[in-house]
Amino acid sequence: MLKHQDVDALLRALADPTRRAIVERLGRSPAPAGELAKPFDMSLAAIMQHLQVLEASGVIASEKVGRVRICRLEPGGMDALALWLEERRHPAERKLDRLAAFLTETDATGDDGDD
Amino acid sequence: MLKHQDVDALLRALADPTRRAIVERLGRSPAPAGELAKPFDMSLAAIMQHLQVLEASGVIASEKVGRVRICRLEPGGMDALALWLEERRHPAERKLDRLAAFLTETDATGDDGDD
DNA sequence: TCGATAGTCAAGTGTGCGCTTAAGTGTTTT
DNA sequence: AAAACACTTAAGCGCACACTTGACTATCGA
Repeated sequence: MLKHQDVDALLRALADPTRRAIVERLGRSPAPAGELAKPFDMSLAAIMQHLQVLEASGVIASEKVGRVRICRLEPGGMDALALWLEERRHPAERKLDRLAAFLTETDATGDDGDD
Repeated sequence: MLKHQDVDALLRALADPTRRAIVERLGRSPAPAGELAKPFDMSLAAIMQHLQVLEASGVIASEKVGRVRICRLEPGGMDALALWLEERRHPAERKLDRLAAFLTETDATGDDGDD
């Protein structure tokens, strides 16, 4: 099940341009942390912190091989966000759902479905 | 055309839980700022600032009617984000796209289409 | 074994942002 | 006209977060 907690973590993780750049790099192939750091004018420690945020949100996964940490995109890691987005992008369809429910349950109480 | 500048603004706008709640409320129907503020334990001024961020990112639009500011979801306002997301969720397909382009245009220049 | 490499950990700094209060503007009501 | 209403604007506060430095650990190559 997809919680809005996941969506919050995903949105926060992807709201940073450095982290998005890392995601785009990993979209081409897995890579060690050190190589991910190279394009940025930033310490390795800073990049490691970004990788932690991305991993905690489920966007990437990492695995230590010798002294190297290999990072890769986690398949389906952004699904929760994609689902949330699609639901909010087509709010009108939910109205139709409610209309259909109303038409088939005209004996129900006057509850309009609002929170 | 959809810029990553738009994506940045969208992600930053939606990364806040209060702003996401506003978006969900507007998904049901347009509403004046004052009504949007009611569910929150927060000053009206704070909500207005959130509305500004959402409007600047293109997620919502607003219009002043008398002394009331009516806010509504901007149709397609999240398209740039949805497009960005879908592209990053299926990075493998871009490889196939490039392979297809290579197979059908072997006489073209070496442009790989990145960025 | 020794040095270099790749990453890890902890503590500290600066800044952006979410929020507040308070005063001001324009609009509707009485 | 006066008062109530719905914002609007501006200034300021505090904390989360991006980033740094420096010390430390573990692995690899010579």
